[in-house]
Amino acid sequence: MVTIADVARAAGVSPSTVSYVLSGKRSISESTRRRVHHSIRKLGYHPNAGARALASSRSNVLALVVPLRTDLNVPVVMQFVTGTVAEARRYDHDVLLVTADEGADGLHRVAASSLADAIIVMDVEAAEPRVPVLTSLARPAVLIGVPDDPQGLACVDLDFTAAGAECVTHLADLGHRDIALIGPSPAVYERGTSYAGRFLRGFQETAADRGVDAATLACVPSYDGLRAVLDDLLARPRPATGLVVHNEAILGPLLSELARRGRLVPEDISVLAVCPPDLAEAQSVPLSSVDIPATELGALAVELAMRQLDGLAEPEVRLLPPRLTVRSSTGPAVA
Amino acid sequence: MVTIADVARAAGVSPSTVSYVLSGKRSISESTRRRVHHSIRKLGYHPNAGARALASSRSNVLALVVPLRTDLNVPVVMQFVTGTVAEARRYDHDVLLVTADEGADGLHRVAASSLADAIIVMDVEAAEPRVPVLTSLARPAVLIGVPDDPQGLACVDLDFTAAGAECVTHLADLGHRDIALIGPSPAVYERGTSYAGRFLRGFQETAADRGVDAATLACVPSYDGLRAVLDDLLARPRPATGLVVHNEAILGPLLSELARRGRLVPEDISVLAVCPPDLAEAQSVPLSSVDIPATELGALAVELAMRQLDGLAEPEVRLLPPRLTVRSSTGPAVA
DNA sequence: TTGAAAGCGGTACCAA
DNA sequence: TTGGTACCGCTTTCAA
Repeated sequence: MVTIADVARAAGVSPSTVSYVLSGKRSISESTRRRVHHSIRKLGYHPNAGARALASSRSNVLALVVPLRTDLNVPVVMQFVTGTVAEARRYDHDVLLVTADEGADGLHRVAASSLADAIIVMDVEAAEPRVPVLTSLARPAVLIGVPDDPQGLACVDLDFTAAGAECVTHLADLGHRDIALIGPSPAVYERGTSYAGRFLRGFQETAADRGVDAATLACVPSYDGLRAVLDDLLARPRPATGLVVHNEAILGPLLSELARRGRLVPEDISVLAVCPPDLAEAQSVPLSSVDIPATELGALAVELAMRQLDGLAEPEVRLLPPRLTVRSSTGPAVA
Repeated sequence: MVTIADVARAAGVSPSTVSYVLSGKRSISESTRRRVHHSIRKLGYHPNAGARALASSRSNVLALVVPLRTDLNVPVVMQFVTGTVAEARRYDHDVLLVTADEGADGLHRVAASSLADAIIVMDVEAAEPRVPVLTSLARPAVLIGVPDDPQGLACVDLDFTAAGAECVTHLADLGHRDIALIGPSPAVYERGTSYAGRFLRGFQETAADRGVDAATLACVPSYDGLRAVLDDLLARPRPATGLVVHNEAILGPLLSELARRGRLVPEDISVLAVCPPDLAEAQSVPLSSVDIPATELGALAVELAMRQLDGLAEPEVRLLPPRLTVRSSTGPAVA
């Protein structure tokens, strides 16, 4: 293994000089810098991560806690992950994967062993049990999602309340007087998942404001679950003419089931999705949608973590404004 | 921070004794062990990962290289990941996420810096360009997938050749004389993805053996792509009565499109999928399928990596035999 | 069965 | 602008 001493010897300087060339923490003459860099390349030197972590008390690793739940939309989770990894690399950091099933122990482990410098947590609940653990850790933490009481932790998320409102506004503006929200799985609501509740609230409050009749149903992400919801919805005295779907997994089934029942989208019924844009575009009818900017949120989480590590900023709650893209699935309400 | 010296002092022993209690590398009297463990718990001691890695030249971290391609089935990728992480934890290791877009540099980085002890690589191509890099790394590597020339690297995968054969056998045994393979995206074939070609080969060879007429088509994972494939397939003089689908993303659309065209499954046409069981069960018609044991393969990859790290075993190619589960989507061919 | 101490490969302080 | 070196916390050899 090539060490910093090897490089120093080859370049005719001291190890500390090599270290400073690499870190840029003190000024180096141009000629020295060149000689050192040359030796580094020639020898194929890579600083030993463990030694560096030990000496600097910085591992340059971010821990990312990912959920394993099957009722979450996996592609969206993966987008968070890739957004996080890509941005971490831009800051010369790596990402360590911790699964949520390790619970508080996992957080303690990576923090106390100095495996990771900061922790990013996904799938946050309203009454998030990991908040007290994270605050006790003496390491920066960033939540992707907003608990009811963040206790000073940094949070990033889509402004789901505003997103719910925007969905209602869009349909109401198109003249829909009867709308419905097809939400995530009941399990998601039951465990108080942060985004589900906020979206629901924005949806309901705005519906009330606009005087729109709004049904709300959770939906098990399966054909049977969907059929039950549709049976319920369409049998009502004044069935909804506009559907807001906050459940990525049933978008495809919903469209085929509507087709099967002879309902044209958007002529007979409008469908507005909350999902990543690529998913909205891939459906049989390109769906109008409010974007879930998962990649961007992952990157933003890294940014907030880095700021805290650099001591440049206090933790903050950062909500991204929703963006609604009109495609082919929403239109005026039929008279 | 609590160090091993603090624990040693509290327990009235030397640091080396604490270390040996933890590693189990030499025998310790029961009373000493108890005192040490007690102090560890009382002080909340967690060994510093960097120091440990430096002294032992073992980071207890596995690097996992994940693909970012959108033409792969993301849930399956995620199952590999979770299988890997879970098994790694059982060996007291953590998993560092490296994205494939870093290419060979990423591999060098994690290996040369001793960030990771071993590397697991997903999304392997037949002419896998990372094979020479990995062999040059002087660290164990495990491929999830089998390149044409593994050059002595360890590989784990489903036996896709046998899987292709088994699919044909199942349909032929049911009396189908005209079958078709709806495969992955053309892009997957074009880049020579290892599993796609092997499955195709097993499919075609067995069809020839059984004297079955077998069409094979790649399918862009979208509604349009699927419609094009179905148009082609169903317009043929002797349309297939049995479909083998090696493309998770279009299973849902396929079933709804078949329904739209008035074809009953399995009465008019049999559908046999290659996918994880949960996906097969979640369709509108529970699909007969050959399992993709992604979680198991992830775990197996870890196991092979650990064996190599312990010097217990040479790299090997390990292919899991396919398992076909008959559900409701395959039946006898109509006369 | 246990202890003392020499590293592991960097970082950053103190000098020059 | 650069060099010397103590030290980060743990592992492991050598000795007892």
